Amino acid sequence: MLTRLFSDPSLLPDVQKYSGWAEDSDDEGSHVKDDDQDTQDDMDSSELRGDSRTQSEHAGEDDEDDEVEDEDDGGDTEGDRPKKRGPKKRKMTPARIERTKVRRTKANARERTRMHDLNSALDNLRKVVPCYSKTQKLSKIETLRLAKNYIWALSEILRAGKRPDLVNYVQTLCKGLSQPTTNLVAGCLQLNSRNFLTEQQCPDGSRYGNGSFSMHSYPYQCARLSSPHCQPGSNSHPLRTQGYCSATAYDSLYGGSGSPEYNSPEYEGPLSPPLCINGNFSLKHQGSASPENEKGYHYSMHYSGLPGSRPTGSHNLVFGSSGTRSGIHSENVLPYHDMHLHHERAPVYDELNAFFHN
DNA sequence: TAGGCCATCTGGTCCT
DNA sequence: AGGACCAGATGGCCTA
Repeated sequence: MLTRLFSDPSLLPDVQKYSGWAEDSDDEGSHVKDDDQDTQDDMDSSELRGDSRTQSEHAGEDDEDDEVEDEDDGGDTEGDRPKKRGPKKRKMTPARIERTKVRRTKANARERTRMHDLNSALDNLRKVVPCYSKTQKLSKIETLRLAKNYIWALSEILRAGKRPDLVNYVQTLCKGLSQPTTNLVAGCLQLNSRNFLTEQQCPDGSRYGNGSFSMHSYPYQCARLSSPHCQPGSNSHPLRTQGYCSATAYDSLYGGSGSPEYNSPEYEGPLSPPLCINGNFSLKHQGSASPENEKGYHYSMHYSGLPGSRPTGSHNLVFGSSGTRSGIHSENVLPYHDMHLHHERAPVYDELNAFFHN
């Protein structure tokens, strides 16, 4: 048995980790659900009927695999000892043990795959929420919280239809996040968390912040600019011309000064679109040297009024590359893409578009 | 070292 | 019957 399991490389780590598993399973494998279920059904029905047949009689009706453990038969003959209730263990024949292990092994593999899929979906989510960092990954729970906050923040921007206040924006993003994540978000925005933490912790839970923040004093900076491709003055870079380096667009829009604080060594590589509230959503991708990937990750709402972000021939709210998602995992792209298509003609987008052209 | 986070195993439940 | 989903348990790794 173990020989068989060890021969499977994909199972090796688990087998090594749970070296005592085989023995345990042999002893307790009879608790496996479907094996017990049959016996449970038998016993439940007989007990409800007040069936006085002995367990050996039950066992005698079953096939070879349904034999009941001998130890369970002693209940009637051991004087005052209460009769054992509940499902009876079936004798674990070698064939049954083997089937149980195979079934469990397959279930474990499926579960691993399922969790890996879930994790990769979470990874994709990390790339589209604020403060994506390869070196400092958000935990799962923080990723979900931040994603929720981000959706809320964007909804508020759409609802208000006016220029978002950065402090409120960051506070909304950080609501309910841990201190380290809050610091991370603030760091991504080059904003000292002390500037808003006290307001964020206001117990009334309503809107935080006093709106005193000025984009001029704290120029919004997309941490993506830490990428050498996005350094100030690198407007010639194709990513910039296609609207990837959207912090500059934001600066232009909101009067950011484009200070030299662009360098943010702690966040390597391009960061996530949320920092780019000008609407340029460009999925972060690692090692995507291929042009196909560059095209594929370029779903953006291009606001042509933004200097340096106007893609050639683009028009308002046109989704990049005709919404192509080539080279992208369909897992996340589809809903993302569909969402954009779904809203493509929505009035709110016209409104937002007009807003960004003011 | 405690606590947080994570991967994995496991058994139960529900659904097809 | 088998797969998907879920939650609990467990142990490893990392960091303050």
